[in-house]
Amino acid sequence: MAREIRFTIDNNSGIPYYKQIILQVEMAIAGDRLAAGDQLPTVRSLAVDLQINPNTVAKAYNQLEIRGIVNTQQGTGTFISDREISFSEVERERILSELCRSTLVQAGSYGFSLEEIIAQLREMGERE
Amino acid sequence: MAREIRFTIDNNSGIPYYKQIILQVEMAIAGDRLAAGDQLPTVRSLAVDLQINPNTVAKAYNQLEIRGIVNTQQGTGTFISDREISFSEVERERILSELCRSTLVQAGSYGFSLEEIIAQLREMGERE
Amino acid sequence: MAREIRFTIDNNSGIPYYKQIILQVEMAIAGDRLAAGDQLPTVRSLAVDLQINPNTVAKAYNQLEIRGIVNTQQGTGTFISDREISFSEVERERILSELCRSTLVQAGSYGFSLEEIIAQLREMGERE
Amino acid sequence: MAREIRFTIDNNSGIPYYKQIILQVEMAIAGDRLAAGDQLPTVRSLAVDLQINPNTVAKAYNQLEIRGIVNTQQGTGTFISDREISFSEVERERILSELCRSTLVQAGSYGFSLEEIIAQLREMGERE
DNA sequence: GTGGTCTAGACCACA
DNA sequence: GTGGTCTAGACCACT
Repeated sequence: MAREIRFTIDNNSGIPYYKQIILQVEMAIAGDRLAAGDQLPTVRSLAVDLQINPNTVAKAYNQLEIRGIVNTQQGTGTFISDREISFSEVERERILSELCRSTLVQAGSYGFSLEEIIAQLREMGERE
Repeated sequence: MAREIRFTIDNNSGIPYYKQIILQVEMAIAGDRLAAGDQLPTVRSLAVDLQINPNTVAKAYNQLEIRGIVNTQQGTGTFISDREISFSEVERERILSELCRSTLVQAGSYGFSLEEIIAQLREMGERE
Repeated sequence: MAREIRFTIDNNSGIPYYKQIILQVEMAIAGDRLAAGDQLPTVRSLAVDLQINPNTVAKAYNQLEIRGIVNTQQGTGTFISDREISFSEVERERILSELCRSTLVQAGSYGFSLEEIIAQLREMGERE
Repeated sequence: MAREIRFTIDNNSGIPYYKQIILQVEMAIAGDRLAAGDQLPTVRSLAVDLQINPNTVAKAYNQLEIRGIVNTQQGTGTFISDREISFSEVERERILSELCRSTLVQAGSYGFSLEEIIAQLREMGERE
């Protein structure tokens, strides 16, 4: 059960380090490479690994915790939360709806059609 | 020739306002919804329209001018430059792909399936 | 509409500074001394006021934003969120239930009876 | 004379485990549910019971001993000290008051009314 | 001017 | 050993 993922930092993407870490954890969970109970690397070890400041790692873990994605116990470590990401159906609807709204607004503002978006999503989604 | 595009600002996308404007102009050119000679709204009117700070609009126009994409004529307005600019299909693809990737990652991290997303997009898209 | 609250920091309470700030904002909202749209002091000015590090204030504001309590716009400031703290009824039930559970567990472990708790709550609640 | 109390750990209260144990012992004494000579569970058994690290229990007992509240006899166990300790009614009031204050503030920040809280507490408390 | 990110490093609290 | 808090200060991005 003790899976591990390899983190990487892209210096030039313009995306803040802490957000890159959050994204990688989220993607790992989405892709089943991490699951409830798995331990994340310690703040310090990941910081050394990525050659960044421990505070930056801590910030990422912190935000993951606030979102309920991980569970951190002082003195023990940081773990993927076991709480069935317990969104009520209503909450789930809200999140899905907001996500799609944002996608549509952006797509529209760039001149992409609904079908273009869906085709692209299908292509990317099925490639996994 | 005097085409117009409708600008929109997405508060929650995390993309800075001025970049959203730039992107929308660029994509409109790439999608042939704007062409050389077309006039952009004035800084003031667009600012009022989008309910954002005029400085922000000015910054966007500024950068568009620096990149040679638009042409500001004092006292007359801002126009799409007639200099040949090529927003290649590749660039368009890149943006579409980036948008979809982001949508998928977020969706995945919340446990939404590809089909759920597409269904929701269809529903919202067709309602308009 | 531009109300203001006075922040104070208690050095000896053992409660982290940033949590004290969060609490004060929450209490101010609960007590109607702050409402949607009101601006919080800037990070820097509050830091000077309280004689603490700006990062500490920023951390508090950050967490308030994540919880949806405030709304921060780069370059503009931090404002009380206008989003009707939009918890679905289900979510609301869950929060209330968790809060009461925690209160009861603690009360029980300290030997307080249900009636003692309720009496104390009544006394404190009505004093406001 | 050999009374026993049931310890509980609240994962979400934010109060460190060892402090929760200390508080429960103190409050049991204040509430006359423990008295001089009563034996506490062994470090190991309590740790197993609460599913926490034995070091954490040991730390709690240690601090209780330092404060003169308990008395550890090598090879025999840990007992409530016979030294007169007064957890005055005032102290008890203070803790009750603190607990209620915390509950009220949180409730208020989520928009729950006093009556909602009390109703929920009654419902949950009487179900037990 | 505003907030956001990151660093380097200290000290504390917890298990 | 773990994570949490705070500082002092730099630099960037946005309005």
